[in-house]
Amino acid sequence: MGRPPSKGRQRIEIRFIEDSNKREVTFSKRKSGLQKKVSELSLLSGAHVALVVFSPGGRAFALGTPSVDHVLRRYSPLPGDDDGGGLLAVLRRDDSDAVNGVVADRAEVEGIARRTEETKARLAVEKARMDAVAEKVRLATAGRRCWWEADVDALGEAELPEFARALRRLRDNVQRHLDSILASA
Amino acid sequence: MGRPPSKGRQRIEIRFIEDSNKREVTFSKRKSGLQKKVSELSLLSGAHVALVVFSPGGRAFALGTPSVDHVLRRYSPLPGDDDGGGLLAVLRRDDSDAVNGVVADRAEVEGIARRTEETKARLAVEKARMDAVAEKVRLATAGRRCWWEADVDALGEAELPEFARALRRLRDNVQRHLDSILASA
DNA sequence: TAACCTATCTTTAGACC
DNA sequence: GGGTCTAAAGATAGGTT
Repeated sequence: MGRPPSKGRQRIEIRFIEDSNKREVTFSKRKSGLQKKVSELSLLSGAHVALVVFSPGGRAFALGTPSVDHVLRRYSPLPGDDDGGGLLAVLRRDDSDAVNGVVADRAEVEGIARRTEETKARLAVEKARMDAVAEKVRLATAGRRCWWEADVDALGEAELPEFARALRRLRDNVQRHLDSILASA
Repeated sequence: MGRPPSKGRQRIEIRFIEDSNKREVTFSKRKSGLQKKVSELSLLSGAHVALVVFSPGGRAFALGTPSVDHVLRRYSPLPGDDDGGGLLAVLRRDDSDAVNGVVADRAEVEGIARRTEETKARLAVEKARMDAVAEKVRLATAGRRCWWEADVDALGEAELPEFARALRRLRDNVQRHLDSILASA
């Protein structure tokens, strides 16, 4: 008869689910949802889509239109490709990977910045920080034909805000230039 | 002042959208949603996921955790690699089933096939265009330490919109990455 | 073009089988 | 593992700017 009323869908944080049971259930539900969305996208727009998923348990699932093989064979990154890249790699809790060195660098620089916060040295720190970012970005863009193919995910948490700021500045420059061209036309 | 009230989300049938404008808009929105879902799935469950999408216009988008290449290599071992098990077989069976579901409407599939040649041509044009822009940008950034110091004024009216678009894409990537880092912090 | 808005539709967290 | 139910969270169609 009267089952206690459900509280309905609850909000959860988008982060690794520690409980393996919940994790499995969520994976299963969301994988299904994803597959449905993929087939809907290809039906609605005629787009070719491939989705490959390895479950936490190592099982593989794949889905593609017109076929996974077809799409994957077609896939070879071109300039202008939008590659979000590996989001997870940087998020590992004990990041003992390449990010570590730069994170240390950043902490060091920030320490200096704090101590000299009210002095003129602040400018120098800012510059050092930018230089560190520049080096990181140089690495992320190495071997790529265009800098906008930068492997954003190779950038650590430290560099990203600075990276984003630089992008904003450049975009504003472009905008200004566009405006002046339009004004003179 | 008073904007006529939105009728809110309307129900639509899941089939090919004839109107190319609506199709583009829907593709764009749903692709974004899909990418978000993919990153959420991998964050929540630690699953490895790869998504490859070719837009109706022939542009490629890809997203993967820990990286597209990583997942795709895992999915289809390079020639010479020994699969060693039924992995590929399982994948292909799954793929066929999925395709069968999607292929249900033969008209849509034929429509897709008809557009294939057209799409290839557009891909080539797109690539040529981006290459031209890339060359201009390379010249504009030559001799500078950081690409964000690019001499925007050296870019012509033709390149700037493309340049701006590339910036926006990169910015969105950065934003997405920042979000996932924040979510895990 | 793409970003924003809002009402509505769709997905899904949690609990139970 | 799969399926059910509920209600709240989230995605998004259509429209405006």
